Amino acid sequence: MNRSVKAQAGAASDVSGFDGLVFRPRRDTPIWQQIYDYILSLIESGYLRPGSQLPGEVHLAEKLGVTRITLRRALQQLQQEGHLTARKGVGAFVRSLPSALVVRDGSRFAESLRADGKAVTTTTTLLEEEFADAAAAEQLHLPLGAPVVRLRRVRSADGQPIYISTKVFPAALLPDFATVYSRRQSVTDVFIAHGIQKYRRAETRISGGFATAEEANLLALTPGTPVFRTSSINTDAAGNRIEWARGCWLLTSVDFVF
Amino acid sequence: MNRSVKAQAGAASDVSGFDGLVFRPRRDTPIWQQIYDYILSLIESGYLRPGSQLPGEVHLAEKLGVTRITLRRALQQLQQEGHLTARKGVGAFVRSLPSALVVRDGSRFAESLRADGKAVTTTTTLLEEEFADAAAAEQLHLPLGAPVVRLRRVRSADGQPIYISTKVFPAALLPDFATVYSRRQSVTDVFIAHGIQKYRRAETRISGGFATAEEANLLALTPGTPVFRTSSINTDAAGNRIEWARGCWLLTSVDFVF
DNA sequence: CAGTGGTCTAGACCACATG
DNA sequence: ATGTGGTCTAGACCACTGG
Repeated sequence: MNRSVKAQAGAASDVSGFDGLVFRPRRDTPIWQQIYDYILSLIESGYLRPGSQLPGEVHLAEKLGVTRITLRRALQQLQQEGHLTARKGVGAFVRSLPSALVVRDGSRFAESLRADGKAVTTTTTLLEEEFADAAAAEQLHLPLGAPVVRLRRVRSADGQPIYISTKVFPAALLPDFATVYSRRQSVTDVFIAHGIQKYRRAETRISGGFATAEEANLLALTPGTPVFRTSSINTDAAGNRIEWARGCWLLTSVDFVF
Repeated sequence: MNRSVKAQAGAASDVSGFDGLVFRPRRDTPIWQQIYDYILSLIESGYLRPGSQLPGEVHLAEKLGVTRITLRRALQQLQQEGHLTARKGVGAFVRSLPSALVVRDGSRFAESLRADGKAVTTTTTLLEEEFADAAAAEQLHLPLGAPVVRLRRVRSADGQPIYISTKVFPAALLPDFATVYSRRQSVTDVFIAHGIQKYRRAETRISGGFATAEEANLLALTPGTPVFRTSSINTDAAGNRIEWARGCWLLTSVDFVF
């Protein structure tokens, strides 16, 4: 059965959607695009809730009256835009996007989130003392091999991971980092404990890229999804560089305002 | 012939690449990813020059010893990252990426480009007088329907389109816009002609999205390619809003620094 | 007209996660 | 053992572009 015959058949008799909803293919646009629009509308209308699982590709393709490959073309687009996450051997899940989350400049990204009325949670995935590699040494104006503290966290809003941050600090200026941080879970408190009341953003850099396997895993995304990458430097009042922070954000869920 | 047999055959006898180069598929990674790496290496090594055309998909797939679909999976990834552009009925072409183009804050994006030693060219695609729609009125603090000037340009560096800008100006403050601009092709000169020597960036907003068909066409991209979107406001010394600029940038070719 | 990329079909095997 | 998503094959028709 070739394509035109198939399309005619689809137009003649309705094909049921997920739960009795109707998907009626037209001829003027690619079928995969119509499926994309269809599923997206189910997500945005709230019919498919965040976190809920989609039917298996085989079943879904059959219900929609298309090949699995055609369905996958649509699902792939939805994954790239962050609306869906798929895990091999498990299934595909709806991933809600915080619509137009606004992140204002300055040092405090997290405050911007809270201001939106989101429930912000923080998970610390790594806290270790190391020696500065070339990149860290350059960014923090330290000699190569100087002792540094490396901190990695995942920030979530309303249960959905929003961004990963990897921060590096000069251990010489913050000798009690691990102790204070493990008690308070707050970098600001660590600064205060070392007598740093105010700090200043020296530089912010925003670039684009594609999620690595590790980043995708932490952000509940598909590898290759486009992301923002941020890199910023904070200094104390005297101008000493006290923090180098890198971030990885879902492209479609953030607005940076300066 | 199933997949494992195919992979063994590939490992046993080399498959020639474009011009006698060798593509030797391994078993541990997906074939399409190996093809992706292979073509990318040909681009980055300069073997495939910017602007040059790739062999047809049918030929190329045959040379590489894979199906057209498998080859297309690799080409699709290269398109999404901006390394390739394809035009239906014409062919696929290499699109060089200006590596790590740095755009500094402030009002003047173009100066940042020139500082990199790029040959910057500007093409004006639209210059018209209109009445402010809701968005323009809000951004420029004008009443709905106030007269505005709309300007659309494409900036290219070394012959490759880098970004599109759409600017809106209050016509009341800049009555001779069209006259001066058509003579000088410079917005700064228009400001100076109206007595505005200095202007200031009031706000910059950076977000992410996916290229529309029109944007993709102007930037020599495939529709759906991820892009940066910028929106910024400039004011004169007195704080009057004199320019609302929106930009669309290739995600993988820009670094924004603030 | 011939050649291009875009779309689609109907199968199949695989690695992986879960019960 | 079963079901999931990820990969791959071997065909085909289409719309578009250019000579």
